[in-house]
Amino acid sequence: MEDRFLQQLKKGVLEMLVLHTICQQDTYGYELMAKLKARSRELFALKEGTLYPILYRLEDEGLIASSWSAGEGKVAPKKMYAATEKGRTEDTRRFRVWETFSQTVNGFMQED
Amino acid sequence: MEDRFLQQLKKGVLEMLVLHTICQQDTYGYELMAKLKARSRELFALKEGTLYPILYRLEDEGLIASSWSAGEGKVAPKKMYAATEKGRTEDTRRFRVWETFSQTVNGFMQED
DNA sequence: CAATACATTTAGTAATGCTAAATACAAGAG
DNA sequence: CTCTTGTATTTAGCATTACTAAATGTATTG
Repeated sequence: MEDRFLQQLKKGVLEMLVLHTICQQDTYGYELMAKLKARSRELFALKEGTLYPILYRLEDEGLIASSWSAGEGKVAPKKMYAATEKGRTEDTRRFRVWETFSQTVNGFMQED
Repeated sequence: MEDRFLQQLKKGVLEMLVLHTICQQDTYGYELMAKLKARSRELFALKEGTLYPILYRLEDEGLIASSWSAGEGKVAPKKMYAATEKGRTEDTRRFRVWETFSQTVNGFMQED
C-alpha cells in the first residue's frame, strides 16, 4: 500500500467489516474478498494474506464458525463461514463503538 | 485499555489528531495530553508513553519542529512544538483521507 | 498444453498504541 | 523537614494487525 496513514486507519476496522459481511449472509473467503472490494469502492481490496488470518482470528474468538461445504460434482468444497450469536452481538457492539469513535474524531477535526 | 477493538481503531488517527492540534497552535507535550483528552471527551486520554513517541515520529518526518522555551524564573524550559509547512499540508491531506475513509466505512455498515 | 480463475494456507515484516517505570523540579500539607 | 501532588520529559518492552510474498491445488478456456 502506498499510504501508510490509510493503512493504519484500517486497523480494527477491517475485522469489523468482515464480521459484518458474514453476519449479513454466510459466505467463504474468496467470495468475501470480492464483496469487500465491491462494497467499499475498492478501498478494501484485500489480498488473501490479509483476509484469511482475519477469518482465523474471528473463529478463534468464537465470533464466526466454519464448515466445509459439500463439493457437488466438480465443485471443490469451500470453507463456509457463518456468524455465531456471540458474533452478532459483537458486530452490533463494534458498530456502536465505531460510530462514537468516528463522530468524536470528526468533531475534534472540525473544531475551529 | 479494556477494549482491544477501540485500541486498534486509534491506530493512525491519534497521530492525525496530534498533528492537527499542533497546527492550530504551538504547544508542548504535557499540554497536548490535556488538550487531547478535553477535546475528545476523554476518548483520547493518552499516557506519556503514547504521546511522546508520536511527537518524535512527527518530528522525524519533518511535520513538526521543536525548540526549548526559555525558562523564566522558576519555570523550567519546555520542549515546544510547531507545525512545519510540510506538516500543515500533510494535516490537510490526512483529514481528506480520513473523511473518505470514514464515509466509506459508514456506507458499508449501513448498506441494506 | 499453457494460462487464467477459483480457493486456501502460511511465513515474515512493519507500524503503532499500550503498560510501566524512571527522572527531575516546584509547591503545598502535615 | 518530609511526603505527596502536579508539572514535564524520556525510554524499554509488549501485543496487535495489515502488509508482501509465496506456495499449493483444481477446473476451465484458449
